[in-house]
Amino acid sequence: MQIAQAELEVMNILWETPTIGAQEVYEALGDENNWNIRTVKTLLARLVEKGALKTTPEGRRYLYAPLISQKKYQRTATSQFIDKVFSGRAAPLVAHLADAGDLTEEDIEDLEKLLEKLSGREHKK
Amino acid sequence: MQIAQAELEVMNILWETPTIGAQEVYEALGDENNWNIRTVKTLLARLVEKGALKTTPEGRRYLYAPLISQKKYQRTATSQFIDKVFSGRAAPLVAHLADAGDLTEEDIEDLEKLLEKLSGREHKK
DNA sequence: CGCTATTGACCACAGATGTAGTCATCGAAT
DNA sequence: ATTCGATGACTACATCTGTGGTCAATAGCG
Repeated sequence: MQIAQAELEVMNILWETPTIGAQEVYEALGDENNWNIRTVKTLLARLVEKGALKTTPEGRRYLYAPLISQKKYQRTATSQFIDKVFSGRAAPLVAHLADAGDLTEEDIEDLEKLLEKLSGREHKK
Repeated sequence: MQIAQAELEVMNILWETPTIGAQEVYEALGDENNWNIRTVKTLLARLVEKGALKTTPEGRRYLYAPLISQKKYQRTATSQFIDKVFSGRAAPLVAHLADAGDLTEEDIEDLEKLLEKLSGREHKK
């Protein structure tokens, strides 16, 4: 069950602020894509169809909320991405990040902390 | 100019072994997808159309070779992926990799070296 | 109470994608 | 020469995606 590009942007809104109506999602999307409200509704409908969102009736409308967690999605999306683009090897990806200058100073600090933790504990297997 | 999923698998073959014919690509793909040779040819044709591959006539057939480098592709693909899935922040991605156990000890060492280098030089803006 | 704005349900439609089929041709094997 | 198999050119077709329109019901405004 793939989540398309445009659908993902909707999911991102709902992961951040679950259980809101179509109108709120529309507003939260802002000018970024400048979608018509109907486009947003179509995306919401498709996501419900795909089982990525659930609806709760509230008065005359629906409230939408994710059925799959962002973490879980990120996990599988990352796995697939690495498989397809980096032949399953994670390290080159990271090297790439550095090369591309995609790491901000903040990222680097975060990574340093992360590595401390990683080095600190026994590496599994 | 997006490269679709299936097309990417073809590109991967050609990045590894450039300048081969459709038949060789077909064989290199192996049983993975179990595509018909015509499917492979269609993908090759689309990639040529998209400007991702070029052809050189060789006798009665074409040899195919990448026009864009794997590195360059990985770079843009990674950027886009991080933007879409991790809201543009690279660090959480790495944290994710670590969490998922996708990083080997060797990867972690590489990362440490990498970070040393990064901390050592001035971070660009 | 009638009009308007909103909402979900359903429909539309072009372009991308996955997955091949048809056809004419040409070069090799008989 | 005849046949056969591989090749590129073109065609097909169901889905998925991006993007939005139509319509009927309805809730709230005036």
